[in-house]
Amino acid sequence: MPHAKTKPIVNTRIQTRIQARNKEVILEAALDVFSASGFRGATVDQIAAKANMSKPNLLYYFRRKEDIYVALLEHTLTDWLEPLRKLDAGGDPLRELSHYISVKMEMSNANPKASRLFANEILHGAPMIEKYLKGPLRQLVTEKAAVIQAWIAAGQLAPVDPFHFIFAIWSVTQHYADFAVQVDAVLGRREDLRSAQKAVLEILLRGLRPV
Amino acid sequence: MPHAKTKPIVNTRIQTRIQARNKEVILEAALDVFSASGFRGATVDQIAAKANMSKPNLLYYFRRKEDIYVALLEHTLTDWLEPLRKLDAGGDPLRELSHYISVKMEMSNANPKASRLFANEILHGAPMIEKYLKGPLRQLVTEKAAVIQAWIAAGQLAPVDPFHFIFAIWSVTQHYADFAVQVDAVLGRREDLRSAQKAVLEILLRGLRPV
DNA sequence: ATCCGGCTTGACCAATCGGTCAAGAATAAT
DNA sequence: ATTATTCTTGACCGATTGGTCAAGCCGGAT
Repeated sequence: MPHAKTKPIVNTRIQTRIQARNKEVILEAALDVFSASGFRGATVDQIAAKANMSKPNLLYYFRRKEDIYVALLEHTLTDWLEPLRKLDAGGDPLRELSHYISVKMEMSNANPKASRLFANEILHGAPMIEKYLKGPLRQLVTEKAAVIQAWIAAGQLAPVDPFHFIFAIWSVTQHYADFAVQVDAVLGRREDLRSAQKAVLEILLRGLRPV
Repeated sequence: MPHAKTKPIVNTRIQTRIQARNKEVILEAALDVFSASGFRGATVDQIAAKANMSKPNLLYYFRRKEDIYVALLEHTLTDWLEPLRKLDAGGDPLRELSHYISVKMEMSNANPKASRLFANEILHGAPMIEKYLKGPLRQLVTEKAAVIQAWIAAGQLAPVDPFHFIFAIWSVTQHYADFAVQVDAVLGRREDLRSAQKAVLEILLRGLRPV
């Protein structure tokens, strides 16, 4: 008996160059398809086609459709929160928040597909990443909410609920990626990053100057 | 030849009581299923089961899955914008906006499924309601943006881009329905309407008082 | 050059899905 | 009561889907 199964990819060896490259190609194609159609709406064939690959070949790298989806979410999630991590308690409050909001706007604008992928997952109850939300995400937000609260206590910022303020930042910034179709339809043109960024900064920050 | 087809529901007669009732039941069940799984994720069998009905019977009232979905969207869309229509140019700006935001928060809270249904449709490019967005929606928003702009011109409101301000209201209020899982996960508890409402009003309106 | 592991794929399968059909059950009109 | 119309459903169908399998390919180490 030469070998029992034809799926040795689970081996403990280091990734081949081909593996690294193909996994990358697959994830890129999958982001396209998943963000456009959601998890159930996307088909493995579509992803394989977009990756210039046969379906069995794709399933050689990711055993199940779900594996691609989860890998994509995790891959995205980590660096998605990086800007929030950088919120510096020692910096100037309005400058720090302004910077965070700007960066978030730029990220949503640069990678709307990832934003939509994430939004879709949450919208459907976040079955795949519930643990992440209740763990690392909650941890980080709680920490940064404390930073904002400290700024308020020090009189450097007008009093706002820090948690809800963070939610407001997330919702408004992601809105331009997730609801782009609606924004463009209402405005009658493609929205440009600059003016949206300026407007959002004004709306969210104008009320925060301490009395 | 007794009869050619068994689908006479297209007739021009007035709706039967049974038709009215069953269509209602179907739409209610469909809202559950579509909002939870999206259009492609939902199956006709699921909807039929939740409506206590056989699949062929359901398809007797709505010929195609898509018909239920569209009916649901249209039915929801119209009264969804009612609060914005009521924004009164003659009223006190801050009171009017405050009222609008409060009502939107309450609607999202009372009917999160409809909110998610809509969000999902937009997220996937709004294939079914593109016309509506570019037509009636754009019309209404343009009109109300002019109202806000007039308030600003009269010095009753601090200068803000009215379109982006409306987007901000939509995104923040809907966030509590569409991203409820994330909100709850981060807060570590079910969010209550009252405190969210209060926080949102402060965040969105504090900066609007005229100088 | 050969050999061995990783790489690739055509053909296939069982399950699920949207939708059809024909025939019977319930209801309303006369 | 009879008839015509509406309502309901079990059985079924073709298409699509996620995933499998066995066999061949290819490249790099020796």
